[in-house]
Amino acid sequence: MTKYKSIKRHLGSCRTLWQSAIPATLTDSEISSRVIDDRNILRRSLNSSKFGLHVLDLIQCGSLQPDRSLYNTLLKRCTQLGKLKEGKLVHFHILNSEFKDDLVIQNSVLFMYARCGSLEDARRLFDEMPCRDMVTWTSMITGYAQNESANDALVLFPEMLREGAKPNEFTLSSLVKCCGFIASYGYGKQIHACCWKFGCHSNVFVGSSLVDMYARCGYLGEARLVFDELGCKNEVSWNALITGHARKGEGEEALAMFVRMQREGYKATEFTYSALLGSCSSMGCLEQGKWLHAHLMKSGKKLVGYVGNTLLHMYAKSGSIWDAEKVFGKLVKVDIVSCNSMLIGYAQHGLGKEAVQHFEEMIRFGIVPNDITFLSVLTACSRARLLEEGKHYFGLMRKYNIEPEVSHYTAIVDLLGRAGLLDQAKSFIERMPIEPSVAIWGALLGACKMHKNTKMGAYAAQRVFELDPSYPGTHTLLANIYASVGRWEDVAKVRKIMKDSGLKKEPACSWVEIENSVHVFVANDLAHPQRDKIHKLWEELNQKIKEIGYVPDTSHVLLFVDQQDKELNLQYHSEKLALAFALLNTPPGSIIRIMKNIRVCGDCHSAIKYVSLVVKREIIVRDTNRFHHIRDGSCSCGDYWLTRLSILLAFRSCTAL
DNA sequence: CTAGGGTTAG
Repeated sequence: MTKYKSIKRHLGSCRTLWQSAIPATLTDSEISSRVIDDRNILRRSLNSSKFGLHVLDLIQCGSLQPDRSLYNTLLKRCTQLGKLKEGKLVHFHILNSEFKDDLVIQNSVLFMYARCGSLEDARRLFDEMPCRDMVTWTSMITGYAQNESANDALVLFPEMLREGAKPNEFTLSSLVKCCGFIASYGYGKQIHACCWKFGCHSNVFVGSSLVDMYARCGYLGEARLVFDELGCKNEVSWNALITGHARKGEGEEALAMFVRMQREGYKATEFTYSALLGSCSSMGCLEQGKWLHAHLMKSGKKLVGYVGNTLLHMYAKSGSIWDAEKVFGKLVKVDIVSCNSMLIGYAQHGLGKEAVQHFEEMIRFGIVPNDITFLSVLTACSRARLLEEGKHYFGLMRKYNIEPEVSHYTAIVDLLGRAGLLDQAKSFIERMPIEPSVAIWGALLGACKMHKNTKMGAYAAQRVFELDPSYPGTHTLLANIYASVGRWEDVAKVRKIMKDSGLKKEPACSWVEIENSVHVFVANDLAHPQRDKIHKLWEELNQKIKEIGYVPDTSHVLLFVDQQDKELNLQYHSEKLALAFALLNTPPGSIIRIMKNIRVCGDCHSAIKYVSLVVKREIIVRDTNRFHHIRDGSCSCGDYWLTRLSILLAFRSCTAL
């Protein structure tokens, strides 16, 4: 409550500041009282006011005959402000003036249309123009590039060359951007060659977009090469490279470049911080994120726009939801993204009440919720078993004219199912106006598992199985199931399907951040330097947790092995290795944070709960679904989760495989 | 008259 009040107050003072900062502009009457063709005054007025509508009025009523330069200024203003309607009006006037065949004016009109998002108008004009120069072509290409129509821009380029127009650095940087957008390394290299041919390769704009293009195509090495050869660099060039590394999950390289950037005298911008913080959130690097936060504050930057939101997201995604709240309170401007990030954070931490409160406050604050907002709040409600609230918000979607998508329906099935209303959940699925998805049946199955309803569970499991022909994990597991009952022909069939469709199973891994470096583990990791210590620790822990009640759950292992081997297999799941490593390398009493790229395994979850009792530590596990805050032997998730494995196990147990 | 880099769920 209070945080919103303080923001409102803050915004209030900003507004008055902003108003007083506007230079005095001419009013309509002031303009009329002056000599009408004092065009300098008009132009100044045009540039300093929000939009020179009064100037437009004067043209409309015929009391002003603009010259070429005033038309251009008007068009430029329309372009800058994205005023399509006004721009069209100006175009209309131009068509009735002596400048209708003026190439420069036509180019400005074309670009105005393109920049205002009306590519049809731009293209119509482009096609009708009797003669086109390089700027015409460039404006059209740029227009396509900025409106995400990369292919349209790229096909225009050969036509341009055929007509004998020579591209310049403006044309080429736009084209390079297009190649990056569609991540086409092939086209990218060809355009790169053109940059050399037309002597634009050393231009900063072209160079920066080349760096970005290669990075987007996944060729960081070539991006680096172009970057190093770039004689004239600026912040954007650095950011393109840093963002490239960050996007690819190469946080360490990104950070190294960040350090180098500053050593070489370039100032980090909001873009730089956003990219780095973004990579911290996906990796869950809280310590590095905090360091960047401090760095950001020291640089004197305000938490505006993207940076603020990425910082907030970093804390939420790294498991520090209360720090995220603090950042939220310090944002200069709260928008839908900040609110959604908070809601998603609450949902992932199972904080239903906080999510509901946050939702209500954002509505009061006047922020219009979108589909993500509703999905987040519904998820939060279902996880916290806030049945009535969840139903209420689902109904509220209609009022905001948001058509529920399959994900929203899934959340409701989950909500009803967790509350034990299995029949309601089932009939809800049957009454749904859209086709139920795998996730929907999965949610019902999860609920059946939770409330031990085997009959409906079998039904749901079959639906899941029918609808999920393409998921890589399904095939691997299915092959395992067939193998375990000796149906080798079926195994071969599944393997063939996998091979034909090029499906690959992503290896499961876990990681921890210790003293600014990330340590990654895969199951049965044999290569780690501390391997022996880790295994020894687990031997001890296993003994201790078994004494206080831990029973290894071997049902999750689908291999042809005897009981002892199964236990051995479980023991070295990646999250367990990461935990042992963290226990060995962190000070006593500190919170341990483990990240995992798939959902945490049921046996490991149980083992970690017992370990939290033995070692008296708080352990936070972030998997792809949510945060597990494990302390004193219990977990914030309330032991509810559903893995693909358990779906298939349910399926196997209820069919005669 | 024309150009390059960024956040949000499952």
